[in-house]
Amino acid sequence: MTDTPATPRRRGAARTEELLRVTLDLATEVGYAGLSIEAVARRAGVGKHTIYRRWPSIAALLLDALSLVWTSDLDYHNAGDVRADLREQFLRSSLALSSPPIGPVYRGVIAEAQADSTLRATLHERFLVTVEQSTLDRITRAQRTGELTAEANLEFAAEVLCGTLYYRWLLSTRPIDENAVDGLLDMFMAAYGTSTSTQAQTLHAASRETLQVRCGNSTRPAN
Amino acid sequence: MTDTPATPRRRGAARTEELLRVTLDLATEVGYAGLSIEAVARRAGVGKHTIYRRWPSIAALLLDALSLVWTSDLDYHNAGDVRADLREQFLRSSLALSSPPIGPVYRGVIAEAQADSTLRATLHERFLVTVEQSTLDRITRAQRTGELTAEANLEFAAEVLCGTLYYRWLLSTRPIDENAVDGLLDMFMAAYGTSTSTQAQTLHAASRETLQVRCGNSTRPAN
DNA sequence: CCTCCATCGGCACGCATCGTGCCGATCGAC
DNA sequence: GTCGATCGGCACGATGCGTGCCGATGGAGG
Repeated sequence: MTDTPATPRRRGAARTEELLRVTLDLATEVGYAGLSIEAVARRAGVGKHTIYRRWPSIAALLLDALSLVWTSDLDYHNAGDVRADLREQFLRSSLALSSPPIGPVYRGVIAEAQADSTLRATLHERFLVTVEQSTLDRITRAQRTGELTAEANLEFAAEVLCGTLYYRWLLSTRPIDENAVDGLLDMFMAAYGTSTSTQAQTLHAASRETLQVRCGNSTRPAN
Repeated sequence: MTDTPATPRRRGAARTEELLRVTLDLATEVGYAGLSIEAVARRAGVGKHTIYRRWPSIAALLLDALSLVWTSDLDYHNAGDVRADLREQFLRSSLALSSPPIGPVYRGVIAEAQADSTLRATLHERFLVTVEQSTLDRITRAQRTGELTAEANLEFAAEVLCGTLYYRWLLSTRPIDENAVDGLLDMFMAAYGTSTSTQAQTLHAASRETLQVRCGNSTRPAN
């Protein structure tokens, strides 16, 4: 504040990014309950107009703030078999969902969206479709390589896979842990896996406890 | 219930039920956005104390109001095979979720729960566990009759089935129509169905278009 | 270097809801 | 008929919303 004479008080577009950062910080510290336009303005030392000029509502602000930190944990690696890739991806997503700032901000948007179907459409289009699509891409590739049966309707499958995770995250107190992901993938592979991948499944079931140790900390390659 | 001729201004326990009714009426007319303790008090011609004496927050009120209309659409019929029973039940649930008063009240509770993990636990325990359990009961019975494979982990399956419906209802603009339910059940039966039930599945796939006409017509009621 | 004007921070307003406190009326049990 | 618990009504301070107005600021154009 006082130690930065370089802060030239106000700019045009840079203010926007700064406000998004403040929103994320606020979400990290006080959670969704503390997220209001007034709070963000206070925290940023900014007039409310400066925010309202950019976003029409707190939901729109949260939506953009979410975009700022969204992409990082989204991409599949395509390193192993389908099951392994899905598993890693789901566990990584679950970590993101249950940590700030993504967790509280995302929850906030979803809560707001329950009273506003337009916002719900935007939310779905901007985030959830993306999630489903990347999952769909991965399992479609697996279908081509013969890991999944040709008859499977993968669009519904992608929705089921993602939906189950979001359901647990939003409406349950259970964590999205390895057990949950494995149970989900068991059903998915039992439904659409071919003999090749079924082999991997039984192998997985045997070494589930072992894997649990491996993935608990950082298995993430740098990105 | 009682033979009270006119409204004698105030009673003890009867007021409680009346307030829940008013809450449901309000939800039906103005939706979740219009649900506040002040609004309920105004509508009921009641002091706010009369409400606060019974419920600590709007979320608690909505939770009880939901209980009042909850049970009706919950029970499985056990009339046909698993798939048919699940199908009918899911379609019936989806209708309840997307119609007032259940729709807006339920959405309201869920929105509030995103900022309050205690409420989320209560919500889960009081409603979602019930839903999952009744589904689990039905598919467990099917497992005993040989309609589902013995190896299936049905607890996860029940969560996947229910979770997918809730995901679509909460976070999507797509309706929970016959197409969606069929896609979900396709995956479920492909995973855990035995040859007996697979037979029913192919039969279903043939008549999917016919069924689609029957239910997809009327415009959805606003949530 | 200076002028100009969009943007800025700050303040205030009216409105709404929250949760609480107090009052006098009224119901219902005794 | 008495009396205590509950009731409706009103008011309060606090908070957030969305908007209006002000004077200051600073970057672009001259």
